[in-house]
Amino acid sequence: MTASVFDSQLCAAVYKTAHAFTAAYRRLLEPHGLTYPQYLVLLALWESKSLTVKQLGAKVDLDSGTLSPLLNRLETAGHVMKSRSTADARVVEVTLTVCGQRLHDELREVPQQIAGCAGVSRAQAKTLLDELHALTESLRQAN
Amino acid sequence: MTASVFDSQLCAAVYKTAHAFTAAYRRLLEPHGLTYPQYLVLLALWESKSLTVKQLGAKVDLDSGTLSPLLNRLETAGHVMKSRSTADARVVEVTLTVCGQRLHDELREVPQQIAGCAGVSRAQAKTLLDELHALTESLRQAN
DNA sequence: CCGAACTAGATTGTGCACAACTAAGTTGTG
DNA sequence: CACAACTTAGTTGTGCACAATCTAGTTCGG
Repeated sequence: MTASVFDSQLCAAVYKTAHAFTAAYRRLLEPHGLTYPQYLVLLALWESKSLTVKQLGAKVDLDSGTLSPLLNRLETAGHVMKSRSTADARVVEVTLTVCGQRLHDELREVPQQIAGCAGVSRAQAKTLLDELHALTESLRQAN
Repeated sequence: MTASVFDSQLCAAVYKTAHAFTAAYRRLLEPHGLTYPQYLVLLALWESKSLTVKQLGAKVDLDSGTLSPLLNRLETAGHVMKSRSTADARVVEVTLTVCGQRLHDELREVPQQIAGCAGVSRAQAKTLLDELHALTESLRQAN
């Protein structure tokens, strides 16, 4: 295995795993009209009920260029509402609608279903998580 | 750690690592006007000189909907040429131009630089690769 | 030989990723 | 207070991902 092949395989492998994951999610989420990034945003809101756009971006690691249109789609779909903060008019609060809260129940099974598809034990997942976190940190610091 | 958090963290971790990787590549490739998927296509061509669109798609795991416009951009940039096969007029052969071959030399350092950014040993990389391959396979078969 | 089934590639439409920029609002300092 | 610096969201433009569809070309059965 040459150095050239080694690294490109690692990046490509991460790349393909990410696609395989989102494909698995897609199969479960599409019937509800959701994409994986939209699901991530809803996950964050199911925990907190209401978050600013900036807080959401920090949680799901997306910038406003991605988040703004995504939130518009969630709003059009009736899952969230946006409102300007009265305390600071720059801030936009994102809140779940009743419809968006109901999705929490409808999608309650998703995590277990994905875990089943992934077919890894809790311990394996933990190991993998640690390795991926370390790798991500190295890559970010080098940049 | 609840089941809900566990799985979404694994997917999100893979997701973020993939982004961190492409960001690292971007820094190296952008000065040459290339994106990471374009670099992958060139990697395949540097190995084989000439490939059909279908063969390329199989190698880099992209469908024609992604590959067609990507190849058009590589062609506009002068890195590749496309030509209809005479044997089978449905088939399009993609070939490196002299300019595209020259890029191979200009980007010779990239793999080592990325490996440096990633900061993982050969052995760690091997372990991670195996785990990711297994995970990807599980996810694909479940779909 | 003719037409159905199949194949290769391109196209269309939706959504995400991200850099660069803009607009509006807030804050801190002279 | 005035104004520069900063912050929050949104917008624009380019490129990738992918499902669905289309076109042109090939192959195979009758």
